[in-house]
Amino acid sequence: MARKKEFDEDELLDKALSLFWDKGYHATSAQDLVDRLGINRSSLYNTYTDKKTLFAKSLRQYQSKNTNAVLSLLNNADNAEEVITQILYAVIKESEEDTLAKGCFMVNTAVELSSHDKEIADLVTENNLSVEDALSKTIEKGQRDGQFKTTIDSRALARFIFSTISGLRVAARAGADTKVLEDIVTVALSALR
Amino acid sequence: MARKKEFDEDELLDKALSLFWDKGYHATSAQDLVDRLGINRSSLYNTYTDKKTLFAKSLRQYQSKNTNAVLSLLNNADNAEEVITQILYAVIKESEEDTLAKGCFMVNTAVELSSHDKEIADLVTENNLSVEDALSKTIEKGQRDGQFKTTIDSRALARFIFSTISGLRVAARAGADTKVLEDIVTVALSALR
DNA sequence: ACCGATTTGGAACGTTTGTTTCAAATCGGT
DNA sequence: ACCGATTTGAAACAAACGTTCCAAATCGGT
Repeated sequence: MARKKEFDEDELLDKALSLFWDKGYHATSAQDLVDRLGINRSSLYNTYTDKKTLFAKSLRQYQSKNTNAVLSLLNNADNAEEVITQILYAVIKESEEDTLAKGCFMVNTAVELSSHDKEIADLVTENNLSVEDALSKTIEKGQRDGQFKTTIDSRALARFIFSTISGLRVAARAGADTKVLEDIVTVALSALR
Repeated sequence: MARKKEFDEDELLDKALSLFWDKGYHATSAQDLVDRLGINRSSLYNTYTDKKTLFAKSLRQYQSKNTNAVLSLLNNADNAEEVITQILYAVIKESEEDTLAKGCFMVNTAVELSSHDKEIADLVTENNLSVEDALSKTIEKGQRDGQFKTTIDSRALARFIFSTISGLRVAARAGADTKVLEDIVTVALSALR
């Protein structure tokens, strides 16, 4: 019926994501995308409609990969305390290995666009709530198992942990040392017990 | 000797700050600045050199007003626990009153520019360290007064509180409800005791 | 081998970007 | 009242922006 696409749409979406993640929406130009994806302008617009749509798709790609990985960790956890500890230290490890200091794409996007773009803000909110819910359930389990304090309800603790992750990600993006991130995690974990 | 300026440089710097704070660096155009400040293009460039310089000046303005207010609160505190509680709740109150959801200019800037602009990154780092130092001293006092736990050193607790503020600011920028912010503060404060 | 559909490459679109230019206007000092 | 210095206004700049257009190339189905 028609000519075949010469590239893998999903693979290129990963490249777009990594560029937006690093530079943000406004600082990434159409030319940057053409250069990085290695395809022609018209192929780019033909496939992804426009810059804004491509950004939204990148955000969904991030959610379906990075966020969902965290959710599945939380939902399949035997040991609540262990998995939450593991997730916080994973943030540190990620930022150690990340020479570009990309932080968290959701956090970066929330800060850059949430207050001026409703569609993006809704995507961010949906993402945040799904993580908050999963954290809350895991923490509830930890409370039942006697690992976490019960003087504060699980929802509040979940929001706190989520906020801690945001704080870590901002610090990482700002170039904080590993020791700083470790201090934050140590205190945050102590708040759960 | 010369013609007098028809505007107050410092007053207009506040207007520029408020615009950059709301929209960020890249999303704010020279035209936006001309419109908001109400002066001519050439006056703008003649007074503030260029967009990047104006942004850096706005960042210093923010530091010398907002950050220094926090520092002086911390440095003149009789009651460590009270002042830290007060600062955290002030963040909540600010974001309630802030219909634009501007968050914290330093956090926004760290996320948008720190990883790609060394000069800006250095300003952010200097700002962060000054707050961290002041927090650390106040917390040390709180430890001496028996208000805060001594099982974790004051520097780590200070980094944690700073990170909590960042997390709050990101949540506020993303449009979180007051209840969410209050939960975060409640747990964070419990971590100090 | 040809048709219909789709992708590709490259040039071009009109706007907007940040910045500069320059003559006219306005001030303080003498 | 004039001079020298500075600010102002408006126009203009080249470059970059996101996006569109179209002919040429390439595919699958018959």
